[in-house]
Amino acid sequence: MKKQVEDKKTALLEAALKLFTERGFHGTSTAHISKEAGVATGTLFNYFPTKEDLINGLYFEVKGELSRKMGKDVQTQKTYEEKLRKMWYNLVEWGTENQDKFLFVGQFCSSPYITSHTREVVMEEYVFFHDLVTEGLENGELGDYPSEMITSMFYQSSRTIVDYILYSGPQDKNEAIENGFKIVWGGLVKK
Amino acid sequence: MKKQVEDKKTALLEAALKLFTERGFHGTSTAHISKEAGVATGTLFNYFPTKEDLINGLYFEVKGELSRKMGKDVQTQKTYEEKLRKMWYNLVEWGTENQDKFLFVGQFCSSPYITSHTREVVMEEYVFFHDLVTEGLENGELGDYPSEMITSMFYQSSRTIVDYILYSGPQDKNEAIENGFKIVWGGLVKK
DNA sequence: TCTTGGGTTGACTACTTAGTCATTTTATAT
DNA sequence: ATATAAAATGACTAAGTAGTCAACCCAAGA
Repeated sequence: MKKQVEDKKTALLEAALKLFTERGFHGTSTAHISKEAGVATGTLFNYFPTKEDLINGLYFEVKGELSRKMGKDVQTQKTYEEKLRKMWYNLVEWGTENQDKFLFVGQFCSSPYITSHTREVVMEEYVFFHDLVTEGLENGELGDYPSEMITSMFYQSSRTIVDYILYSGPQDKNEAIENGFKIVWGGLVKK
Repeated sequence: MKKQVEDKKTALLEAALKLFTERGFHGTSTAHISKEAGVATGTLFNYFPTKEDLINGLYFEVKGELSRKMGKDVQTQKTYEEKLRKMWYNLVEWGTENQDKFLFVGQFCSSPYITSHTREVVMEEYVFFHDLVTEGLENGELGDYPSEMITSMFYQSSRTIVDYILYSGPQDKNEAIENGFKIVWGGLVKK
């Protein structure tokens, strides 16, 4: 029975992802989510005791996936610039290929429905990113800016480029990604 | 009696601004807004026929204020870099000094509650920004990137720095603004 | 003083919401 | 086949929701 259980839970999370990004948290009723997922209202509350638990579960899943994809093959790159470029491509490609999840993270990263506990647990998965920036500062590859400023600028810039690719009509996606990286690297690198 | 009319309308917009940023659009009831504004439920619907009209009115007001502040004293600067720097300071200072409005714009700029009509009318106020970027591309000050990419990166980076200043604990605000500009200018300038 | 009329009020309605729970269905073990 | 318990159901409830409207208030002019 384990398989079906996971099926329904996954269906609920997918339905919630779609509807939350389209209509917001309060704009989406639990009845709507369960209908979209093809289950009964009561079933939703078997898996997620409250609506808030559902959105926190979803945030946890999506952010976890992003952190795993973000760090993929980064450490095997030869130069520091190559490491950052790899991470940049991972971020932007994930965003453009997972539009729903990308929008969801953007809408809910600073929303009051995500509890501070969820936020903290998720944050722990991004330590490697902060470490990479610290490494760049210590070996003089990056300019003398606070590490928090660098991580924010890098991450938010990747979001800007994803938005640009998704909404600025058809164009060469790889060129847009590479141009975005040139801008960010040009801004952060030690001169 | 005109004065009182404006008082109530302003009170409603201010209450809505505060509550929308705290609890979202659907999370904030019209009863809650009117109570916060100190008026009766019915009064809200005298000024804004529907709840959607209220949020569109608010978006229009706030974005209008931002566009006016953004362009202030920009054209009187001598060099192109000084013009961009002036605009950067205007943006970041407005954001840090008007936290509610800053958060509101961030939350609702891509939300479905803002009608395409409101969006279009607001967009017209930002033509001068696009013109300034085009000027920079034509006279070779900026790198060869699509103008839409440049405007997005510039604007979103200013939002990133405002966030950084608001949430990364106490630090020298002017230093943070200047560091942010160094990063952005370093990334966008022609090399 | 009395009338006029726009601004204001809040009880009200028809509808939607998150969450419950007695009942039914389903999968497995014997 | 039968027994067992976990999983699924959807009608239900109590608490909101956006928006309405008949009644009320009050400043200004006659």
